[in-house]
Amino acid sequence: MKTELDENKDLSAQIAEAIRDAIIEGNLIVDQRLPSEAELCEKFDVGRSTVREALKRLAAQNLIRTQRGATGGAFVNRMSFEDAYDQQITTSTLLLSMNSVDFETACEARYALERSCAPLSAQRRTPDQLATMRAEIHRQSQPGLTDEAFCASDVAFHRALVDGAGNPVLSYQLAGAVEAMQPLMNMITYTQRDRERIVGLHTEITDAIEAQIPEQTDASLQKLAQYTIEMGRSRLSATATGKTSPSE
Amino acid sequence: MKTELDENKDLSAQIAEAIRDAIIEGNLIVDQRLPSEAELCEKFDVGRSTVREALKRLAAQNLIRTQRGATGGAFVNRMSFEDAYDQQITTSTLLLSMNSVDFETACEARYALERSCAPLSAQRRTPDQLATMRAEIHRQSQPGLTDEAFCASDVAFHRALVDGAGNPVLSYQLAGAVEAMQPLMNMITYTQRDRERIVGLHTEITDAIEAQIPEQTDASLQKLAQYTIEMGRSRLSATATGKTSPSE
DNA sequence: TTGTCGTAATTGTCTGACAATTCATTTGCT
DNA sequence: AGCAAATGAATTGTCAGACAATTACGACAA
Repeated sequence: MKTELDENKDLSAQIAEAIRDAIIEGNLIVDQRLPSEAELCEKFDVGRSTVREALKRLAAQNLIRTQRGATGGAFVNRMSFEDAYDQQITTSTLLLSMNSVDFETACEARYALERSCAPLSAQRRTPDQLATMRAEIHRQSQPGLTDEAFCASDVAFHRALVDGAGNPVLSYQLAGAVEAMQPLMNMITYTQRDRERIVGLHTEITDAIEAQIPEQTDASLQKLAQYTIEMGRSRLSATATGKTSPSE
Repeated sequence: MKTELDENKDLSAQIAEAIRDAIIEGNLIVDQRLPSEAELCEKFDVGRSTVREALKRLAAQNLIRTQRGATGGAFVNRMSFEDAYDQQITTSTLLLSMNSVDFETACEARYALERSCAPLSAQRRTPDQLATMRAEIHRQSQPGLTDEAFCASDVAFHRALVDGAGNPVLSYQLAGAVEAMQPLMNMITYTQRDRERIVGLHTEITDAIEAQIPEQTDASLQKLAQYTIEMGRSRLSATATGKTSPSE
């Protein structure tokens, strides 16, 4: 049963695609074992290197995992939320950094998405998530924090906010948007006044979520969005089109 | 300059990761040529197969492209929005189908996200996008349309709505959410009454967007969200936990 | 029963070879 | 000189064969 006699380009890519399609179509189900490399060689009538390169392509997308040994082989992988997070974040980060997406566009997207889960968060947040948010706010108030650490804490705060919606699909989608912004946010130098303002707004948001008032949550988040965009506009306007060396 | 002498597992994965990190860090910039396979062999002190498998992993993530010939080699790829779309859609689709995410959760996420760009769409939609929406509504009204074709048109409608926000980052993020829902939506059998109701709501949304009234757009979209969730609840409740064969 | 050994299956890696492709250079003809 | 064709070199794509590493399983002995 030789399958897939194709034409003129990159056999390993074609084989990978064939198997990927089979997984998407549901012809190969989770944890099912693929044929061994030797069998795939026969089936597609190619050498072993070619089959292996195809399998590595699939492994890179978390579609399969491999195991050595007698009962080993390649198995269809269950796409975990965690794997999907990582992929999303990598892709989003590269997308933003390689296409010189301006701060304002990215920021608008991020806050638009984030606002969509704020009301849900206000309804459903757990005490745990609330505690995380408070803890991050406290960290952000520490004097002597580097800008990078401040940004990292900011991301953690917003992830807790997003996770508060209790919808893993939402969390997954938002992960990319929130994390991918970090490199852009890192380009900003935060003044003491900036930090105070941001911490204040974070507190406002957290208070609203604790009180479970969706409207107030949304309003505070919107204020934060606006402040962030203004901050980006004033800090990044000088270096807008050129390379980014805000040294002098 | 032998780099990366590592320990006990999967050399090709480690090499791929090293190169990927270099790309993310910015040590390798877009369109820059990587060392040839032979050079990488020396640098990492491994065989050519190993290097090639590492490169295929990167190619599978659209991080590099390869070119044959004298001036060929592997080049850092610019992550295009289109590539990112595709990756997002594949990942999201598999994530939903493999983790038995229930219709309601997915639906909630999708409409929450979609509502976040509705106001922007109302402000910025182009005549083109408006026309696309009208055209899809018209298609959806055609009698004799299969459920699948109806769903496909639904997706096209919503993508036009999302694109109307004029923010490519938003469009990219939403692509996954909207497209990944399609298989779930396909499991529903749409009655004539369903279709009329949906077309009606689509028209309401489009009218609001044409009139550029954000509040009305949001309200109509929310009605559609609610109707969709109810529809899913009533149609899919019977087959909730078991396999999905709604044949009889 | 239990522990050890060997065998088979399978993936991971290396080496060497050749094919295909592409560019640069040289050669040859006008 | 100018242009076309042949040549060569560099590089990726593919194949074949070998060996190492890992794992499961059964056979055998204590």
